[in-house]
Amino acid sequence: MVELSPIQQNFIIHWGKMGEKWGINRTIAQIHGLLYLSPQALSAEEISNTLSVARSTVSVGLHELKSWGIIKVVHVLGERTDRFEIKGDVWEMFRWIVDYRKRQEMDPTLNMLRETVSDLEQNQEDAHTNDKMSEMLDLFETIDSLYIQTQKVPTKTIVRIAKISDVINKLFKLIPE
Amino acid sequence: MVELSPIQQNFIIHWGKMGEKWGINRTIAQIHGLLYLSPQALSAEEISNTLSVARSTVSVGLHELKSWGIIKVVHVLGERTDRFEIKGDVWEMFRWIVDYRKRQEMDPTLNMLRETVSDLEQNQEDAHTNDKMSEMLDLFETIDSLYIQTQKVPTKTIVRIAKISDVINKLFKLIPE
DNA sequence: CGGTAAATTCGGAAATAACCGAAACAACAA
DNA sequence: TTGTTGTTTCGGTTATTTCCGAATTTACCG
Repeated sequence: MVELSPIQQNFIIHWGKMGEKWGINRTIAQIHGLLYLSPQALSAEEISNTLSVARSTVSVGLHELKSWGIIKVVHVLGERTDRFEIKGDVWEMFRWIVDYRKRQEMDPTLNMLRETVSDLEQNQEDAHTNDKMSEMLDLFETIDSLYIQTQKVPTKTIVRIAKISDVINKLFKLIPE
Repeated sequence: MVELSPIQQNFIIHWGKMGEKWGINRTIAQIHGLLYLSPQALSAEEISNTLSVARSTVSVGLHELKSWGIIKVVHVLGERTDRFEIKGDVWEMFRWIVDYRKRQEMDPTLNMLRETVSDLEQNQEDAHTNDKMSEMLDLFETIDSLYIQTQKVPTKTIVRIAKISDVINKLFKLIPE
């Protein structure tokens, strides 16, 4: 893949834009989009040419994507260059991204809230601050707990259930008041 | 609230940092954090002083927060200045934020994918691109559907259910294979 | 109407992030 | 060891975002 069709270009550009809104570097999102579309593993050089970004930028981007756990390095026998491809299917990918972001963006705040609320038990502040901190901690703890529970469920189970029509309603009706 | 205690400062600083990681302007996140902690509605002027940011920056920030639907303007009888406070409880707030971000960050991509896949039916591309686009559309459609279903459930129902221990597992066991 | 106080807009400065390309480094073959 | 090929690091430049404060607009009073 060196030349991209207009449809492929369009996808990669949108993917980059979406990444930006998510607080992800546009170029990194584009690299990701390109690898997603590519039928075979690509070298950093090919990515650099296809997207017209510096070789070094691609290197940094690939490093980042590796840290999210969503791409893997593959080697072709007799070749020296690293090649990269997307790991798993889109559902796995989605879960890995959520997981990475949860670790980066939620866990530090959860820890801060735990420490703060624990501090407040010793060292009393005004009642209102106390309440607000506890309320927020409760929110974060609950979301965290739901997430950890969900994490244990195999992807295919989630996919299967997600495709049942009106599934949320059905599930909630099964829980007694 | 003009003077902040160290604990309050710490919360607001962390809240700002978390916002940044979420792709939200740090100052806006701080304004939000301040309003969250404040026992009473604050004027833009007070926010400006407390956080040491320009009055105009506060104005823009409040505008943004209003567009998310998570703060409201309140008026004190005989006062001319607008005062602002957080709307609803943390759960409602969380849902509004998710909703806003879903509209901004997911819906445009969903639309792009729908158009692209529809285009591909007419104007055939290679099979691999076809598959990949369809696969990604399927992911987005399913998440969208789950989200829309969830949206219809009242917050208090969700909170009640979320607090049942091991609830996900229990729910999934209730669905037949 | 003015007059006044608050709110917003907007151009440009300041801070931050992204990016390039040269240089350093690593792996390997001859 | 030395040359070759491929990768990463890093300093400096460019692009983007954020922020300030002056100017403008809006709201409301007498």
